[in-house]
Amino acid sequence: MPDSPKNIRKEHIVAAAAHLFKQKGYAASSVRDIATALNIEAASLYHHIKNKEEILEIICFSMAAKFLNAIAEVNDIYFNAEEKLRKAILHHVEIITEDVDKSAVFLREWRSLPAQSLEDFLLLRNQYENEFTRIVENGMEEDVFESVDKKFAVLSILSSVNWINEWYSAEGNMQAKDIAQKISDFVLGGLRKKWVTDLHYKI
Amino acid sequence: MPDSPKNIRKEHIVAAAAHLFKQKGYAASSVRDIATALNIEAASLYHHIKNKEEILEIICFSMAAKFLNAIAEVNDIYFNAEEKLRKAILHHVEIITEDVDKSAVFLREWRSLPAQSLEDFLLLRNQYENEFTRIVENGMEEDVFESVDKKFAVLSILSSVNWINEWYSAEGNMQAKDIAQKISDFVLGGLRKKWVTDLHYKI
DNA sequence: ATGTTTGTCTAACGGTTGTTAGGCAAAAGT
DNA sequence: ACTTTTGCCTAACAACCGTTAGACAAACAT
Repeated sequence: MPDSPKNIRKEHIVAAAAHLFKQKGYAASSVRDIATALNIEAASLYHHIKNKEEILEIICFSMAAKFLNAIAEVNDIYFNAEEKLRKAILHHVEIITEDVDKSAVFLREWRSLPAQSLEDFLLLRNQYENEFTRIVENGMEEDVFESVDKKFAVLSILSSVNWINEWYSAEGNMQAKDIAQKISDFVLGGLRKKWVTDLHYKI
Repeated sequence: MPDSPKNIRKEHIVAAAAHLFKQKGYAASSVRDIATALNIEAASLYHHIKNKEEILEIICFSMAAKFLNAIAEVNDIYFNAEEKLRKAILHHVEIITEDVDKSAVFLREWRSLPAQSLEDFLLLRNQYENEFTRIVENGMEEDVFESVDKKFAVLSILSSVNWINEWYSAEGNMQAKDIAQKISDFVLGGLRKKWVTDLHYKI
């Protein structure tokens, strides 16, 4: 069912739309633009989708699910706070680099969601942010992170990883793993207590 | 001349437009929306502005000028790299909190600029980023910053300070100074070499 | 007092928007 | 072989878009 030819076609439509939405924004991309990208007429799209808003909803909520699944997994499997944070950052970077178009829509275009969807979406987004905050809290309890302002730390981390979407290109020779490590090093350099650092260096 | 009644009216129009552009985005905000916010008819706007695009250009380029002036001043006055970075972050935060509407447009809606303006805009944006990079380089030369990947450090810093625009509200009790300090502390904790930190703590 | 500038108005334009109705050929199901 | 479903098409819709033309009253300058 999820891979039926009908759904494959729909996925093509969503992908083409995401590509346009990233370039010109949701509001500036017309239904005719999307159709043209697929070499069909605008009216033909309505055999597959309910309306333009549905496309935006599919993109935003499928991406939200990816991010939430990834961080739930991290919290289930790993125990050490630093390890958790590094894995969470890695998964986040992987999701973004895997599909920069949909990621861009998830990050920027959710504002155009209809009122009800917008509300649901923001709840999910908050949930994800809270999972990150919990990891930072863990680290402070374990006494391996500085007790900095949690909110600022989490917002700084998330803004840094999200910014990747602005400059990352699949043609470049940087892989998600490399990017995640550089960001983690930078971020953890700021979070990790000095004596922990010293231990690492001296042992 | 710059404060003539004509320009004051134009500034009101630009401010009302910025407020709408932040909420709904440039493309989704109609000229009629802007006029309604000012209690006039759409056609009346054209006595003050050339077209809709001109409003976007005014906002984007006036904000770019503010940012560039601020960092030029920092590079002129201060010498110590850490001091420079702290002041640059402070000014950046001040400019954003001073006018969240125009800042949001500067940060998000520049994509809708007409081709020629877009080109000019991106040059200015790169120039600003380069000034930040120079400060980080200075810090490395002075040996007070870790020799991390410059590009990542600067992008992380800028994305963190820009993200303020997403959650800052003038009604909250946080001032630009407080925000800038927390971000600087977090960022510098990651940049500053450990022995410098130790000196600070031990003297 | 007279002429000019300023800021708004109404009305209208050509073009684009998202969406629907209905038809038609190819493919799939029986 | 016949029926149904699928995926597209053309044509059209009402609404809205940015923008222009031209009128008119108030404010200002002389």
